[in-house]
Amino acid sequence: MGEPYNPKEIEARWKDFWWERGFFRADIHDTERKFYYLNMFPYPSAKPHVGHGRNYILGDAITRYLLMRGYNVLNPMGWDAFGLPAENQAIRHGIHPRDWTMRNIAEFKRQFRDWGVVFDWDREIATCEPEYYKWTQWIFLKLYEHGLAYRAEAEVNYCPTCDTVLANEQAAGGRCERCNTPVEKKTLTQWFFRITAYAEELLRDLDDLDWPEHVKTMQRNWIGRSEGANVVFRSERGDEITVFTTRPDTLWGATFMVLAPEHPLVEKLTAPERRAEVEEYKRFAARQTEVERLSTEKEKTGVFIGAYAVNPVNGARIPIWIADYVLMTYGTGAIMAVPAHDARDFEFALKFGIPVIPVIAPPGGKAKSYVMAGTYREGLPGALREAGFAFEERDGALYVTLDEGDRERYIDLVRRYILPGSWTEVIGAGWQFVFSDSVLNVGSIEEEKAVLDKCRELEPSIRDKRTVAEMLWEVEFYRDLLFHDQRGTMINSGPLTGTPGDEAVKRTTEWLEEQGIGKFAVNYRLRDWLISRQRYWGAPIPIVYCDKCGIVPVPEEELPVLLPEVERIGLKGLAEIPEFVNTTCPTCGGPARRETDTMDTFVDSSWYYLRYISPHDDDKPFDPELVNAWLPVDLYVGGVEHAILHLLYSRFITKALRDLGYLSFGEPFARLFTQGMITYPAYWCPEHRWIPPAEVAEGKRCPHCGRDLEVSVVAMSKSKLNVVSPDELIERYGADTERLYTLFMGPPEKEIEWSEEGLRGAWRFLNRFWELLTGWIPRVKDAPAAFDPAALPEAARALWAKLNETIHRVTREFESERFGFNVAIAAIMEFTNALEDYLAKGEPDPALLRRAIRDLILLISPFTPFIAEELWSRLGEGGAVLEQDWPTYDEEALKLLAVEIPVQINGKVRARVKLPHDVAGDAEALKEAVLSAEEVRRHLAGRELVKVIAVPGKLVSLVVK
RNA sequence: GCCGGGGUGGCGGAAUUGGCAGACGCGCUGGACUCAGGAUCCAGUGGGGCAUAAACCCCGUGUGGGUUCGAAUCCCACCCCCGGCACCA
Repeated sequence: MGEPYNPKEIEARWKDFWWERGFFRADIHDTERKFYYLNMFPYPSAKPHVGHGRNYILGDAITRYLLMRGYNVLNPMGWDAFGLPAENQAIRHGIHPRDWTMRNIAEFKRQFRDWGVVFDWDREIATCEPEYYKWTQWIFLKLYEHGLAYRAEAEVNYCPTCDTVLANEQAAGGRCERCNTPVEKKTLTQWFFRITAYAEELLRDLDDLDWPEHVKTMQRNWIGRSEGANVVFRSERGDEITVFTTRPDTLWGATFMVLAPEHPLVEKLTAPERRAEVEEYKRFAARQTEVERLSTEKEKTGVFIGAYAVNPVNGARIPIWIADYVLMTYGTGAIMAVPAHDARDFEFALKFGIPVIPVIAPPGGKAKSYVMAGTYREGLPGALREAGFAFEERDGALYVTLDEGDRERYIDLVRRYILPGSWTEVIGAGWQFVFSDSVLNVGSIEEEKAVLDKCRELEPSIRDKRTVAEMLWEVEFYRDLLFHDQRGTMINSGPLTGTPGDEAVKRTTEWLEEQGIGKFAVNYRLRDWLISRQRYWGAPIPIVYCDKCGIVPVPEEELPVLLPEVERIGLKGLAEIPEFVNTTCPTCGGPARRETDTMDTFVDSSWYYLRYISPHDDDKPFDPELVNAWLPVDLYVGGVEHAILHLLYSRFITKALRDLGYLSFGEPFARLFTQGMITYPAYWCPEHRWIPPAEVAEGKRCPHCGRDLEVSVVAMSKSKLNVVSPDELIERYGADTERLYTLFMGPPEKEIEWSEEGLRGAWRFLNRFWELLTGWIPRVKDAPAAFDPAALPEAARALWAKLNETIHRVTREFESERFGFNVAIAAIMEFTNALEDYLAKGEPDPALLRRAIRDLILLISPFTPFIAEELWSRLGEGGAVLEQDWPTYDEEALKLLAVEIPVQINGKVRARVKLPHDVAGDAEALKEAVLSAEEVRRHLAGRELVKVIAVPGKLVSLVVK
């Protein structure tokens, strides 16, 4: 009865309407009802696909809702336009990166328009424009002025594929974030931002952010705060070697020291006879890629440098080693090694024959003793049994497990049975060796040696064993007790012996401070942000090197330092353009050279949200008053892949600018929502590489060679040829269908697979919706607006109640944490179904129907704005959808309806009773009504009613016997 | 290994946060229209029992236990999956 749905025609009509009518232009001076909504701006690479759409469609829906709620919404868009892909294109095809980028930007903008996704285009920015990067350079200068940008020689990550250095964050796991190539280490002089100065604040402020927990956790892990102590050891010659440890309570168990191979003292301390080997090892360590070095699978390596250190707590003389498992970049680049209580040190000590001294009692209070066959006199098993010890006897050997408290009693007993020339051990809180003539403890390096010597003397077969630990390791039974890294009571620890595990670290730290040999210390995993990039397509670092004046910042009034226009970009970027490099010194006017590195593109994107406030201001990066009024961003939406990089850098820049006096807030994004990616099958043929899904026939074979294809469902990407283009789909079904399906697919924070069938479901719904509404609108256009819900017939009252419930459910999703528009749309579908049923039953109430249609159009409008705008214009109320108030929910409406109350009998639903709202809402009346209902009485016949629980409006639960 | 998030039909997922499990959609099955349909429309669809049907009953939210009149939801133990980090002292 309605018209056929023709989205092409409808969408063409409204495509430019919303922007032209100015609904999306924020009034920047009105901050009373402001709402700053922000999508992460894209890197404009090639054409957008339906996966990109998810982000922007979600934002557009939220923005439209907020506008109808009367907010002054700022929802700007811009382009993260500097970057490697553009430059690589340029090098390969001779296109200027700007041209390539601009072409892609145009493509994105066209796509947004087709999608009906509107932004405040007056505020568009592109980071590659001089009017933008002038201020990126300005920020660099400000940081430099305040010591937050500095140049230093450091070991850095270098990606041979991208031909540039990378920040730690961009080389996580030893691989280039962009191309996955293993990074190499190089020692270079580069520019850094001192993000570590903000480590503590970056960590602490996370607590108050309304961000997803997993993102906060990732940042916490990345910052990696740990508390402990710095302890000063000395070499035998007196050189101070400071170590950082999180376990000062294990200090008495240090049996060696390890320095990072690059540690400056290595040179000085290495004994002449060890030098060749040490140099060799240093070369070996430097040669490894980060991936190799970080591999935990790898066996420990290292060399002794021929020098000894003195443990300040007990004067023990311990050897100094170098090993690549100690990193120069963390802590002090040197560690004390406590093999008894650190897994890495244990592995190292076992391999290199270094003693292990237990200094922390293992939790659990159990000890073990293995008594070898033939080492004891007859009668021991019986004596043990009689004394109540638990043990197993296998092939004449005894495996005793005892409580720590029984240690003394056990030793007294077993000692009487041990044959001269033999021994047994008690392994637990401390290791004790029980000989027939003595009991020896392994509580220090000397004691360890004494025990070992004695055992080796008594038992020739173990003369190859270098340490007690190595000897004990042979006994499978003991293995789980030789090493542990838990907290426990301190043992063998001089004055602190006996300190319980829960205060051990604190008490030891205090003691160290009293003794003046150590200090409480905090360390972070976070390292300074390396921002230099040896590339062309980025913002030039505004620095000049003068032989006379040294490092000279480019004066503010000379900004921007423009990228030179060149015919063709070479592999060496700016360094191979003499016109750029050669300049004059701003200070002395003499000849000078420009810095040829450009900044990491993450610098560009670390402040763009500030620039939207005054995007075209040529005098300052942002208006201080407005920026403080509009920020922090109220809602920031983007992919979780930026959880560390972009989001951490932005937080740092915001805090730095605040401390420099430019901002009054310290966090840029008050609330963050991360949406999941859209995935699609990608097909891989070992010979023909990626195969577009459209070419893959039944059976998943390669169309070229017939080979079986490898299928993986992954995020859409151009390189894997598994993108779904919005163009064809909009051509066929219209943008509203894509929008509706995109939001209906599932909860937006979750990753989800695109499905053509699912899309058609949205298409079917919109057809039905369109036909229903266009059929009825002409008949209700002139119906009265006002009506009395209470006076409606029952079916109409039910529809009225359902409408109000629907408004409530849709509104709730906009106001919720999760933006569950899948549920909101389901509610709209449900109501549409209910409306169809109602209309099928007979003559509708015209006023109610008009109201239902009206609200329905408004409710669906954020999701499918085209169809909504078209239907609205036909309803004849005038104005545009975005000028209407969002429908409100009437609590009273539901009360007009009879309520169906489920009745549980012994926990199972046995009946349903329909009752008027006021009866169901009153506990007493409800109880009475239910108990007198026919179907309930049937179930109660002949049984004793024990208890009645009546929950008003919900249910009644009966307990019977 | 550590941290974070999860396990609900064939699938994506709902369930007003302790109150009718499986909304809505996809898929599937049957039917209608049709030369045809991978288009559209209608009906059915958690598993099982009973079975002509209505009705009724049992089981069921990863597993085992607990709290409660009542548990997908709360507590305890365990299993599995996903994501992040991982020689950071």
